Amino acid sequence: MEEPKGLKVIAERLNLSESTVSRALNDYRDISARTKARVRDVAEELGYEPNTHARRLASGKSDSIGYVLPKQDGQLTETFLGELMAGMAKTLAGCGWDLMVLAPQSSEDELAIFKKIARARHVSGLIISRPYIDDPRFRILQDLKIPFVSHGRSNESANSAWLDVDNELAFVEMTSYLASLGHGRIAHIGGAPVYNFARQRADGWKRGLKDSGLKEVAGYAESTELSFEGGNAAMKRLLALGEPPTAVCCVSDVVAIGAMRAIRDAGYLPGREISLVGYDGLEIGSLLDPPLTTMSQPLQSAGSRLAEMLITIVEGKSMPADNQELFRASLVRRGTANPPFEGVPEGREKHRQSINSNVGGFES
Amino acid sequence: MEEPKGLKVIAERLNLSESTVSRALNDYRDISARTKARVRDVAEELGYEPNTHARRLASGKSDSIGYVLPKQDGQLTETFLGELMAGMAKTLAGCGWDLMVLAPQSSEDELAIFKKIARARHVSGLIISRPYIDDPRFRILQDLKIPFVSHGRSNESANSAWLDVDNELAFVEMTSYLASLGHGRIAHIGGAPVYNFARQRADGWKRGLKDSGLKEVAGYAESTELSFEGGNAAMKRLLALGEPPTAVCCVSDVVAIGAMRAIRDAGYLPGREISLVGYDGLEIGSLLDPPLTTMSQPLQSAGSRLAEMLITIVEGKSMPADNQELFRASLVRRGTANPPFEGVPEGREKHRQSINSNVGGFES
DNA sequence: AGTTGAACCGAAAGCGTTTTCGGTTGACAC
DNA sequence: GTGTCAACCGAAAACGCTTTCGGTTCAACT
Repeated sequence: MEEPKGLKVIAERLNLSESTVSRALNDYRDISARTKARVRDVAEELGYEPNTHARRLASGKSDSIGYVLPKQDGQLTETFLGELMAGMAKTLAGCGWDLMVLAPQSSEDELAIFKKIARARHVSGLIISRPYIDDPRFRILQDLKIPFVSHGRSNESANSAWLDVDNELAFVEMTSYLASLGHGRIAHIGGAPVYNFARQRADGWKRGLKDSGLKEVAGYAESTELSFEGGNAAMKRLLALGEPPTAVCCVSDVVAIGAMRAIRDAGYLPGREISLVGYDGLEIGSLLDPPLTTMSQPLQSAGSRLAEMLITIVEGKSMPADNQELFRASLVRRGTANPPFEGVPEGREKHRQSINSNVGGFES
Repeated sequence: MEEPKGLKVIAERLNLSESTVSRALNDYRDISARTKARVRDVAEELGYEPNTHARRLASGKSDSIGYVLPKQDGQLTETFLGELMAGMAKTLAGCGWDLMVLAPQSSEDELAIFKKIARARHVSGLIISRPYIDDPRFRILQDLKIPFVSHGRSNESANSAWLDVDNELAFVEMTSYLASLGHGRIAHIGGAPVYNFARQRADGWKRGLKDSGLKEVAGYAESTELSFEGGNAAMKRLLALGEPPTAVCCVSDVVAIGAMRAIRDAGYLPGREISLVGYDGLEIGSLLDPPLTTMSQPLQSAGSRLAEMLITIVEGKSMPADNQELFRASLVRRGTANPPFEGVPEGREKHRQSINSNVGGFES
């Protein structure tokens, strides 16, 4: 049963040459429609599937791209990775392309991977994620002439392709929303200032304050790592200020949830004494008590779009700089953003008691 | 600067033939150590990187495997996907292998992908995940002679390679733990009974009951989808029973969190009137109030191990049936599992008031 | 009748490796 | 001096496809 596969058998069956069969299958226009049909029929019948390696070797194209996983500082528990990669894989599969996963261990490792790709060329483009404000990868990839698109912008991304969410606008809206509710003392818990998205969000907060005629209070610009503990610690620092904020913009839902914990532990209720808005639109936020108000970004399509952009670039159909797209986040109103609390002390006291009688507490 | 690459230049530089260079680099033992060293030096110096496609075409091996993403029923927000894939990619990269992502849209699509792989052979093995109790993929892949290992067992997996967590044991432990705290009425909120892990966990719960000398009360075996809403609805049904349980084993943390919500909404406190244990070890559980007791499974190494197993199988170094490994989950004690509540009514009343005064509520 | 030019198709040269099969050395034994 | 056996290396044939370059045919214009 070891029937030889390949173009050859199709060619013999039809008394055609292999080259004709190849061109017929690839829809060259110097093959007659009739021949194409005959070839396709036989190919179908035999269940022919071209040998990927041979095709790639002969054509010099690799029909595949790589996705560089974010470097692992700690755990890689991004909830959106699945959807993002599914989006990429789907659109790529639609064009017959493959998606490879690259998991650099360190910056040096990442560089080594880039260099190897530049030589071996077994993937023809890369998607990178979570860029730094000043991210050397942009220049490196350009120097190595590896086509790429980044998920997120950077200082170095002016001439390269990217897809990003308008983080700044999102935080302007978030801040203005809190201001419109009547808040005058709005703080910000941001992320590590190496990441560009963290800077963008901080900038948005500042602009939002200005747009609403508010001033930036000293100590209101917190910064922390993107974790529960980070948000918790930052919120504690804000609460320790002489005049704590009445509302806080958080760089992520995870940070916001940590902050909620700190608010609770201080005897306040998130959304009452202190309003809170997160970012990411995590489903879990809706389960909290009270449910977390947040900004959600379109993820389902992002992966798909990233892949599309990279393909057109690799195929030379468009320039990197012409592939820059800004998505927009949208406010999800839930329970943690409300008008400032006009304190009826008893309510607060009652709550404090209830909290203290709870079983368990915060584990850091 | 368009220097021609390839074995050729190395061969010319050393006055050797291409074949000798190739064998030297691949460490054939009919090449003298001296020659090998010379070849390696020049290769290093020139930054030689073999052409993957040519190599794969000539050798007939593909040095790459595919990971089949779970089919998307709803959102693909598994938090572990990132770590799992990172684990795979790392160990694969260590052997010079590639990891490709496959995202089937439907069962038919998945079958088409399998068939294509069986012909084109451009990946030499697959890792599949989240198998059903009766999962046709096992037989299909065996028929197509595609090497694979599954993340999770199935009824069909007796002769194939798999890596799984001992779900049953985990739920036996979970149940026994609750029993040892003094609970006599322990319920279970399980997942859709098509998934094998859901069945294993349900079985574990039943065995745990028996081991502790408890009986399975009618209506205590709930089943729902793996979401907040699912857990919430299931818990509501349990609460509506004539004699509600005092403790509940939940198939996942997400379901448990939904259940907590229902418990709260009914005026009880999770971990006091009703104890609760989840499964997955999600970090967010530790941030809840009270923090969620759960079982955590080792994920960091699972991806890595899956890849290792598949490689040895693909290379014919071991049989699929000899690659079956069971990991073990471990209990993470936090705040939601405690001895049964000896009700002091006032505490409960006070809590109910506090809840009702909260801003916001549960969004379904 | 000669020219032009589509429209189709075949021959053949790659693409950059791997791998088989001999062939050439030199050492060592008889 | 013949034979033998390692130890090394080169020639050449794959691997299965793409793509260039002509070549043939036939219709349609001059």
